[in-house]
Amino acid sequence: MRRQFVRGAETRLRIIHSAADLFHKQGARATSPDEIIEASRTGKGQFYHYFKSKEGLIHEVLQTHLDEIKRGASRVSYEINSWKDLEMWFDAQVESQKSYEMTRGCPFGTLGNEVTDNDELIRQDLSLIFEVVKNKLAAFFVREKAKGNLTKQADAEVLADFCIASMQGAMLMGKIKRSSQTVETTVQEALTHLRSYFVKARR
Amino acid sequence: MRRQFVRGAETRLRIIHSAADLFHKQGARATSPDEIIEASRTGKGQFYHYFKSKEGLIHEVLQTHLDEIKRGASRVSYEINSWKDLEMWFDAQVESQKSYEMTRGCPFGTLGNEVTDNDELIRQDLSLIFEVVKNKLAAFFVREKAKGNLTKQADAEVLADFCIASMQGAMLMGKIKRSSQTVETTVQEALTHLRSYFVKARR
Amino acid sequence: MRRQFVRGAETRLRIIHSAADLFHKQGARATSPDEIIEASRTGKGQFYHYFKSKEGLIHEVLQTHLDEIKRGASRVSYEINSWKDLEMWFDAQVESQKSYEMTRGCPFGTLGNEVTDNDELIRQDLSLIFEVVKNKLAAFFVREKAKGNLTKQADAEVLADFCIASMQGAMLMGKIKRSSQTVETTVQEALTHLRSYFVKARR
Amino acid sequence: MRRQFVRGAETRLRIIHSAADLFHKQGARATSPDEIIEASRTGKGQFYHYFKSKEGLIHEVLQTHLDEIKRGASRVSYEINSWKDLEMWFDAQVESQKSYEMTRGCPFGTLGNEVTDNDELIRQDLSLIFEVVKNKLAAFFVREKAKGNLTKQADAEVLADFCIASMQGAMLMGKIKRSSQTVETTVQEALTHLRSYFVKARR
DNA sequence: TATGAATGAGGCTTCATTCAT
DNA sequence: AATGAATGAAGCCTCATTCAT
Repeated sequence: MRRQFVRGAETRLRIIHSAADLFHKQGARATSPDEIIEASRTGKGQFYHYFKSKEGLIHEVLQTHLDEIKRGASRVSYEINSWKDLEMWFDAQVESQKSYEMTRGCPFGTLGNEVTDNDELIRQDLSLIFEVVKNKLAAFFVREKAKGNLTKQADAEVLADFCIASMQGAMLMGKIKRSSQTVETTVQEALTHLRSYFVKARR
Repeated sequence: MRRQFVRGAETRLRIIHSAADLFHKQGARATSPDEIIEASRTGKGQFYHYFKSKEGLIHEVLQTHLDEIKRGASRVSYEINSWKDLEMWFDAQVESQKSYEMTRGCPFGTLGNEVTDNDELIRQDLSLIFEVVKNKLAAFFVREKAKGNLTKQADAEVLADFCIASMQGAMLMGKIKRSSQTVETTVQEALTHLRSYFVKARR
Repeated sequence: MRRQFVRGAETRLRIIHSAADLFHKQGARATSPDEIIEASRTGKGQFYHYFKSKEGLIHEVLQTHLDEIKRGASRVSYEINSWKDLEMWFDAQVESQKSYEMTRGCPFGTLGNEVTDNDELIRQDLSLIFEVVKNKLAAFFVREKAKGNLTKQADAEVLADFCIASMQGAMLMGKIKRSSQTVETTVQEALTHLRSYFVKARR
Repeated sequence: MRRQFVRGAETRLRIIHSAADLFHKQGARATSPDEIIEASRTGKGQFYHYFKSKEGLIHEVLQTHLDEIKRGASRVSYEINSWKDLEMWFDAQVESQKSYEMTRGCPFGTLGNEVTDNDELIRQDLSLIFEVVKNKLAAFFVREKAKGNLTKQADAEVLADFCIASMQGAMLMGKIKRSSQTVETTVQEALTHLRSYFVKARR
């Protein structure tokens, strides 16, 4: 790792991380380049040196998130190999939200909510992220089914989508209410539902 | 001679309805007073004559929504008196979303996702709306339980929150994916879960 | 003339006149909205209230010029009814340039020289202005020819274009050299050439 | 071992040529160092290594042009030794303009048009270029006069200036109209005028 | 009630230049 | 010789709001 490489890369990452945090906190629309520049302690020029536009930065923030998910480097672990892991997947998100005192929702949901017809690129980035997450969840259900642990009615993809949607809705409600209660009960209901596909008899 | 009053009221309503539509379409942050003024065919002065600020307008738009919900005048019916009604509650929201070709989410979720620390008033408005909706849904579950149609484990408020959260999450995912598929399967899973509290034997 | 009408129109005209002067002095590219705003003693908002963009303002400045030419209200008179008038047409332009101490060229030529592929609208505006001027000059030559004052070889449109082009070239060279000498000798040559089509014998 | 020198010189020339082309196409004001850097496939550092500023580059571009004119290495030949050569001088410029589909004017006129009080250095460069061209044209007229081929009234310098000005005006009008017609007729008129000083009888 | 003129802060982006490696 | 990171001023434009008629 050469010094030269680091010099630029550091600034770029600082911008990405500051932006990711601000986007999570208040959405991309409410976050101005100036605010990101200040938070990342850079100059205006650097912003546009590393990113071709604010939209380009959002894109790269999402790429970074996606990369972390794929590499298993994100705060929430998306590698689900047991029911315990699945519970932890839900739980980690609730805990993350709580750590922000329920003032934030899911970083992806927050950005996804803002997309309009003019943000097609961003929409696709988000769609891809959710696709990857869904696949990770679905893979677990597929494996469980193969093991005979799930009933015939259980559709792995449908269940994966249900996990994501209920988590998204729960976090959104948590943010609006500034309370973790609904989030927690909703997650419990979701888990209860998922367990209903579980074949106890076979054990 | 109410003419004068009526004319004014009309302008005010035109602004509210135009604003409601634009907020639903693109969020409040992305909607400028100018855009609302143009859509409602008014002048700038009228905007600030009827509403003290953009935030004030958002507030009144939400009051109008709340009023419609309470009066049972909204597109989605919140009066749930049967399992059929509950299914229709879910379905009406899916259909509404489809009518916009999956480019919009829930009008309340959309606004709720945007709130930050500076929008406390709006957050409370939304919180109230969801509280009212929750109460309407919970009332149904309470009644069903009283009738002995729900198992002991069923908690009316928890189930009501679950309905709202899963619907919110489903619509958000539908908007991001521009597809109704996930929305529909998630709604089905939610309904399946709710039905699991139903005591068939007692019938 | 109502007060209300005047209130806005005055500002709008002040902006147009300030802009016209700055464009003439340094070109449109080198003139920022801020500079125009300051020169016209207005606020930023007014600029974009009256004009949809800087390009839109350039367009309106040119429309104003065109209007003045058509109405015969411009500094240079384009109504040519005699050789004397034609001489005055050349002369007025030279004098105008001298009044700026040879630091400016023709306002239209200055803008025309700046146009690129992205300024098609402006290019067409300028093209139209020169077309109108050409028609006024050509009309004179046509009439002279009808009177038998011009030789058969004289083509009214060609001569009109020659007048404009030589005047444009002269003013551009005058601006570059900061000297009126070339302008004056070139105008003399042009006039000499034009007179060569004059049929003295017929008089 | 000139290799190193040559490599550097190459970069420098690449920058000059890219800049010359962009200045011709869109003027110097509309051309940013970044654009030149990209077109010449160099880095930012090289730009300011070889040229102290953008203005310095414009200066060197003009020096290069001047040098080419002096060395007879430019696209348009400025060595006029016969009426045929003079016709070709006009014609070469028309053809050059046509080769750009009438989207460009004269490279010197384009830059000259942009000069303001802050560009005194550039103005002088251009003034010098036109002086050199004028001298080359005037030298021809002087020789013709010495040969007795021109009438007494013919003033070599005046005629040279007339050539330049009419050519400049013609090219400017050609660019504005995106048509070669006016350019061609104007050049014809100019030549007709010049020939009128020619003493046929003496031949 | 209604219109739209006026204001200035701020949003996104480009520019010209300098600096460090 | 070469690269590109860093800087901050400025350019064009939109925003939310207030004021005058």
